Amino acid sequence: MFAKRGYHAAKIDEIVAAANVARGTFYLYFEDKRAIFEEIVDRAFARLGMSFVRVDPEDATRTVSEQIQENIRRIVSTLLEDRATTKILLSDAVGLDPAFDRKLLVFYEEVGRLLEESFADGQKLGVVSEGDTKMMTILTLGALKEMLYQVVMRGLAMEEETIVAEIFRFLSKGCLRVNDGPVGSVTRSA
Amino acid sequence: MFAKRGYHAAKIDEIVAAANVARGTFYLYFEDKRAIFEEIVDRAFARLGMSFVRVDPEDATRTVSEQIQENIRRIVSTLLEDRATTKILLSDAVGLDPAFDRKLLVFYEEVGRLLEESFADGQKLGVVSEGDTKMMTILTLGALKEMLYQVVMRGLAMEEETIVAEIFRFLSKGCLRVNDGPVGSVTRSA
DNA sequence: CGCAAGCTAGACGCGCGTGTCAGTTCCGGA
DNA sequence: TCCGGAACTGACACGCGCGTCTAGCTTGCG
Repeated sequence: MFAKRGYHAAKIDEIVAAANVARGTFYLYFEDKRAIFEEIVDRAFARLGMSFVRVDPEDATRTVSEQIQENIRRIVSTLLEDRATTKILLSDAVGLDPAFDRKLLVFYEEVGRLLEESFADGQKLGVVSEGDTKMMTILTLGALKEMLYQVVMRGLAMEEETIVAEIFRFLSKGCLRVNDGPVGSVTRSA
Repeated sequence: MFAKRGYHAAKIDEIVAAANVARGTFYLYFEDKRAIFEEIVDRAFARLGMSFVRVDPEDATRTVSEQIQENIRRIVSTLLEDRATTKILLSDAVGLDPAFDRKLLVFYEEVGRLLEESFADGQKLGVVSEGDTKMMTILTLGALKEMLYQVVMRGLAMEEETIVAEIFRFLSKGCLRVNDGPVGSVTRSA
């Protein structure tokens, strides 16, 4: 119901009706409306948190590239598995109330930190381009988020594998081919 | 108030207090709460719509690259000019109600179509890489959106010019340097 | 057969925030 | 100075949805 109607529009009556349960029963299991919502989000975070696997450049069995794609695949897969919950994460949970926002923030920063460290490691190994890793993190997460948003919220039909491939391509090569790189920060190593 | 507290949390009493106006006066100028919100969003869209300028490859005075950066700069600048309104666009307006969502959708698709056409044009000119332009559009908008989200919603301190530069860099080169391009669609032209 | 635990149905009070409206103030022209 | 309309005010009624509660039903088990 939260996914379908949004947090505020989802009435308790609708929730219990959908669950085939009486109003009173609901309150035996959840403190209040907020509580059930919070539980949904907490569980989603827990599941999502397990999708990340740190890239190991020493791993002989799979290249860094493969490991990165593996990660993207796992994340995309987890989020597309339960689309209703993903909808909730992507839109209902945002801006609900300050306490909740902090919860989202904390998770987001956790993910951000992990990704940023990975980028920094990658730079040392030469598998990540020069530049502000914080920025890369933001832009990468944004691209990923929007992709999932379009698929989940707007029903963009797209093979999971295609999504993974295109995201990887975008991260690898960008999309523009205008190589008069003026941006101020010219290619540092030449 | 909408930016500060969110649509639902912003009470009419708070709005009129902030405007130094009585409750009744408010209702002389706006049908209801929704109406004032809609007006804010409509105006923002109108302003934002004017920031886009189609890239002209024939233009002798500025390169395609410059024109693209010019566009990014204009958009970023417009959105950072009035941060409160940008907050509203980025978070409050989403998922409010079906009718409103359609409005956002329409604008988003407008922008998306424009960008996608530009990418397609760019591919013919060789200034945009091969690949699904729809996907590029989504990923690009997502990256841009997230960047602005971080700056506006979370107060990420960052020079406007730096933001523009980093976004352009990201679009141009991506961030990964793992050139064993396996993604399935191997580099088509070799 | 009876008891306990879990559930149902739904009535109800309560708080809250919206939108209204009768009344007041302001102001410009005669 | 006075009048009339326009602008504004703020107390109030109303609706709505949450969370509670009671009386009664079902099920499982000794």
